[in-house]
Amino acid sequence: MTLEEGSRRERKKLLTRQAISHVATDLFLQRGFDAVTVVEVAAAADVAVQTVFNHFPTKEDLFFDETGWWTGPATAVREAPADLSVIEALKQHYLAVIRGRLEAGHLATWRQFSATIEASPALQARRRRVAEQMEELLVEALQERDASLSGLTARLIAAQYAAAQKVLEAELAQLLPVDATAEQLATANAELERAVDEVFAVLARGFGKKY
Amino acid sequence: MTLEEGSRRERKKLLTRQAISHVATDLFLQRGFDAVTVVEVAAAADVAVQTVFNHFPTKEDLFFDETGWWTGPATAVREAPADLSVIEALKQHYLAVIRGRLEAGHLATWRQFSATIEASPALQARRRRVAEQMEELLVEALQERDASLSGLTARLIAAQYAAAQKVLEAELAQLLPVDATAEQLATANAELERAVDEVFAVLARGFGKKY
DNA sequence: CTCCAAACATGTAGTGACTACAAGATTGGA
DNA sequence: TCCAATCTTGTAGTCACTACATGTTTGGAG
Repeated sequence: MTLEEGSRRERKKLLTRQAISHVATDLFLQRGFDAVTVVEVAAAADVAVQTVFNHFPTKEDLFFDETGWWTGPATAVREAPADLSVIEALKQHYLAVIRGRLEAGHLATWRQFSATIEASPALQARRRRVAEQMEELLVEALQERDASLSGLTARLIAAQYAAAQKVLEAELAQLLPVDATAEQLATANAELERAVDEVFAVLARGFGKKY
Repeated sequence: MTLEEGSRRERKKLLTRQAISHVATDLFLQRGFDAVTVVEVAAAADVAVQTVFNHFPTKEDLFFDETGWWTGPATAVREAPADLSVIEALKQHYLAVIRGRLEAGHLATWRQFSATIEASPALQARRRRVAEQMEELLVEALQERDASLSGLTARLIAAQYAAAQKVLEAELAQLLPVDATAEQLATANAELERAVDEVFAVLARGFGKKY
């Protein structure tokens, strides 16, 4: 739903919801998730505390309110052409995601979000949960695409992709220091694509006898 | 530390700690983690609420108080003979763990613990965190065993093992219904070992061009 | 044996997320 | 115009957890 649709009541509701979310995100990024109380958020948004909980079941939901990125891999699999392997489709999807993230405007924002999560145990816990949901959605998509897939194999592919994503996120964070220059960014970009190749190659061909 | 070691003070401290943990575990298994309050635990153990928190930083720690199984994979890698591949060592370790779990006495207990976790969001969150710690320990062990291993590869192996373990746990839970007979247990055992073979084969050789 | 300081247990008072619930205020539609 | 659904609000409470002050036990020094 956007701000143009719906009845006046619905529009107003969406408006206060967005106001709360916006104000909350600002506060969290500025002062850290754990240092901001829900009472403060409510006061800053000029609503009652109850109103906050009417729109967001938990404090964490105030932070993870953006578009559901966790549906990405599942839809990528669903929309992939039939002749493309699932692993390859997932790889392409992941590459697209990080390329979007590395665009000039998005990088700083993403770093800020990332740092805020890293500083808060509660947000880290929530991120783990979201990753698990992403995995479950991926399992469904995989079985929908190929009904002959055993539950075990589907879950294994999904878990492997989740593992790959996690490792690559760590690599990404390491490759991109907070004060990265444009030139560092270029090399980081190249190195990251190499890392993506390496990781997805392991998914396709395994570790072999080496390890 | 055991009950025979240490000064009287240390023995007493350990005693109350164990009393609290024992009472708490009983209550959690009976009535579910979320339905039991810390106040109740303290009352049942006949100590002050503060005393509970003196011994256990969080309520979840009352449940996850057993011997740290999460160090298993790391020590398995550390103690594996040099000529055994890491993947194979981890596979053997996992097999040993589930064989121990399938032994007559342990199975029912494990199922009870498992069901209690499944029924509590808080415990599930904690399990995810513990799995992450296990992964981190495994990364260290891997790099200790082979200093030439890149951080990326080490993290990838650890994440892949964690993924395998997770998938196999799900399979195990599915293969062993609550009211499993002895005969079902035998077939489940066989099927499970097949699943373990399959999953670790993927780690070694990948998904190939099939997926 | 005495006595002190450290370690452990306890009680009180509070914070912060979250729920239940009852009672306004607004709005869509009959 | 007016009712009922919806949204918002305020109050009171629960529960995990912390800070802190006080009481109690214990190991060890003299």
